[in-house]
Amino acid sequence: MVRGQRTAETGAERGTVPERLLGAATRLFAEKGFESTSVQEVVAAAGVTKGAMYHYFGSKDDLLHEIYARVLRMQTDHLVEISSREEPVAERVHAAAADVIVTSIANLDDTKIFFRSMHQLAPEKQRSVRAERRKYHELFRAMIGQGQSEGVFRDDVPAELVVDYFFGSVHHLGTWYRSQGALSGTDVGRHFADLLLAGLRPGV
Amino acid sequence: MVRGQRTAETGAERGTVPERLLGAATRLFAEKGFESTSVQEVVAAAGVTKGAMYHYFGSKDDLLHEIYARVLRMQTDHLVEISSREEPVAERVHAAAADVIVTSIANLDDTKIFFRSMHQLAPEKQRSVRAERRKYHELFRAMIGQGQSEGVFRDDVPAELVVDYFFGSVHHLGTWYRSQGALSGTDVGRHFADLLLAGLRPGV
Amino acid sequence: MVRGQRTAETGAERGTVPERLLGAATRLFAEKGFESTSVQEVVAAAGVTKGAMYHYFGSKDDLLHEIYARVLRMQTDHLVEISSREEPVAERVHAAAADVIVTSIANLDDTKIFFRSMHQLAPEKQRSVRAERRKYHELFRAMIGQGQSEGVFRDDVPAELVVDYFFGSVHHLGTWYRSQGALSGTDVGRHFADLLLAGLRPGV
Amino acid sequence: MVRGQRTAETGAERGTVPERLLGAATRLFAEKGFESTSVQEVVAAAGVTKGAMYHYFGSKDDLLHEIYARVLRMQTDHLVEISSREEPVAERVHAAAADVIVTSIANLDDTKIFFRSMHQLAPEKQRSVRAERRKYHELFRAMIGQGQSEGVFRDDVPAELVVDYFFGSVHHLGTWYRSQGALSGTDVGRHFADLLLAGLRPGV
DNA sequence: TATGAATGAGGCTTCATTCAT
DNA sequence: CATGAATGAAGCCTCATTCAT
Repeated sequence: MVRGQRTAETGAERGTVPERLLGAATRLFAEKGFESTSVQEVVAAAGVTKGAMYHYFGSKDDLLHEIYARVLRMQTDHLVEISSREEPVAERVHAAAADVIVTSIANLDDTKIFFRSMHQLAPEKQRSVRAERRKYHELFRAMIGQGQSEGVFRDDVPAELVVDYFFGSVHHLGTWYRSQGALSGTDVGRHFADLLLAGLRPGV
Repeated sequence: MVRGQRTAETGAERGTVPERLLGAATRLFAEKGFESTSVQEVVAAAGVTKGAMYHYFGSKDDLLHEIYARVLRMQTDHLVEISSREEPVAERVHAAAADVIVTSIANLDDTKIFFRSMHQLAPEKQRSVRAERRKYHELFRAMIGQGQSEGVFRDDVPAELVVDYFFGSVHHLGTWYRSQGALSGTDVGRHFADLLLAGLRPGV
Repeated sequence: MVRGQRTAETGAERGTVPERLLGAATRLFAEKGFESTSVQEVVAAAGVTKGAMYHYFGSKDDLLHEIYARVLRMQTDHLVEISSREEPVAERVHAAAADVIVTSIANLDDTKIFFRSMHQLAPEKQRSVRAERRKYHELFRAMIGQGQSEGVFRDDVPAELVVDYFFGSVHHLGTWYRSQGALSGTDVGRHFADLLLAGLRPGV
Repeated sequence: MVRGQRTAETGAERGTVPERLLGAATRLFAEKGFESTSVQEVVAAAGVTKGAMYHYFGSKDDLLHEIYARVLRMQTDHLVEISSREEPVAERVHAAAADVIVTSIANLDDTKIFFRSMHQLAPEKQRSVRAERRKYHELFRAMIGQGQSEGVFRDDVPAELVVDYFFGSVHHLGTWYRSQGALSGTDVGRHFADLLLAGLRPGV
């Protein structure tokens, strides 16, 4: 009955209980979808009991929310740093676009879950995630807008729409990207950022 | 207890039973997700009994599969027609890109369901949908490839990746597009096709 | 797997499914209390599956509510009949008081449940039961009031309070009455009605 | 992390830990019922941790038992004092009847719990409470019996039954009495004692 | 064709209690 | 004395599907 927090009885026993739970949940939600993964499966994969899970997370929903918060935090931090660099706006947009692709691929499970299961969140948690996401979106849009004001980017397409256009490719990564494929995350990031920037060059 | 198939007892009673079921299912799956919608809710919304549903569809899964088949059929038909036009490849790609956006917006519920719930389909049905989808994808990729061979498009980005890049924006439409917004489906289609084509112009 | 609705595989298999469920629930709720009786125990005692129970009753709460409705209906019917008789008010009050005791003893399980578990009902159902109960209460109070107006009953005690006073003994029956005891329901009814009526005689 | 037993960090922090626990439990059990109140809620309301509760009380059941013991002790003390007064038996019965009403109203939460949740107690504790209750009951019955022997009370109703009759009104108080109402505990006590005594006057 | 009662497995969550610290 | 993480059993309920009529 001894169950230390760091023993390695099964392969899953690494880190603290909440960490193990989040890890297992991320893997399973990405693999089978949130609704098709039972709490039982999550706790089994984490090598923990159901009671322990409900000690740390209020609900299955909470687990999902926590996964979202983690990704959002990281990506927003990156964007804040990039957008405040002392560089021409085109370079910052290119860096930001490449970064969101690279980090999304590095955390592909989170990305899959993010776009596939957000609508399953309880309304109030959904609102909080959306608000956080909007902040990210807004920072990106502002850079596009600046480029348009400076005449570096074409301005016949609303900046808002450019963001929706580009974030589709982020959204989509989970559908097609395979880590065993020929392209690394950095490759994809560079190509996609190139396609975006080229698309934004002022017209013929 | 007599209940004709075409009477109009409730607002939901339009069309044949299978049509009503597909309509109700589409609306509900888009609104609440496939897993969170019960068969009971679907048949109630369609003004039909459970027995009737199982008479026409083998399972809940079948309903989802049928919805997919419907969209895929339509979009593939469009693409076949466009790609076989006697026009410069750049124009055909532009038309195809705009068309997939326009039809996806016109059938936004189907689009939401398509990208959000495909992983819930039974494996064998999932394979059949993917195969069909690959055909569409392939047709599109071939046009890009042709443009690259002709020197009309840049060729430093794999054609395959261009398709993955662009189809992200289709995927994403269900997340942000609102029919009450300022932009019509045609507007968005044109803008997105423009951004794609500009992105494909051979390098500086 | 054959399970007819009227076969007698176990002792519990008599009557329709809802009847069997209500019967089992009444017995168990009275014996162990509502909160301490599991749905599993109820369906097992009724010889039915959980699914069947939820086909007929929306929740465990509903089962309780249905039991209440049954008793209330019966007792209100009785009171309506008695209070409309062409008899002196004192006789009608005596008859009503004796009747509520007799019927409460005849349905002692319902009586126990009624007073012990009503507060466990969902608020809205609780309101509906209380409203129904108030009607009964009101009819009784009106008879007391009439007796006071006619000078047949003392009027130094509010009629309302007399009802609260007397219904305590009904409430209490489930706590002490045992059917194996010396007194029949009719005996108790007569004695209690006598005590009430004597208590109401105009003062010394 | 230092948390003194008598500091006033929250409103709930009054008295010793066991007192606070009993106070919180009484309030909550009366409000929501014993089974519907979790130990977690009790300790939270008392501003104490679970470990602390299990330090002072062996179980949740113990808490309930302690509440019972408290009321019983007080009411028995009162009755012993009253029944041993040097007064005519009718006056003593009147005083005892009024007193049990007054003290039950003064401790309405305990009264509610007493009659509503006793059946949830573990069997052996239930027996101990019942035995104590029987003593009270017996003292009261003896006074009635004495009055009947002396010819002061009617004797066509068993003394035992008179007690069951009257204690119903005590039982019932928790159901209808509201402290904001027009009647004080003393008012109700007087009225109920009057009704009882009048009911006991020797027959016409 | 269509009904709707019934199944039975499984889902999420709660909770009293224990125990190492 | 006191903590609070963890247990494990049990609770209520949902649901896709079947089948006798």
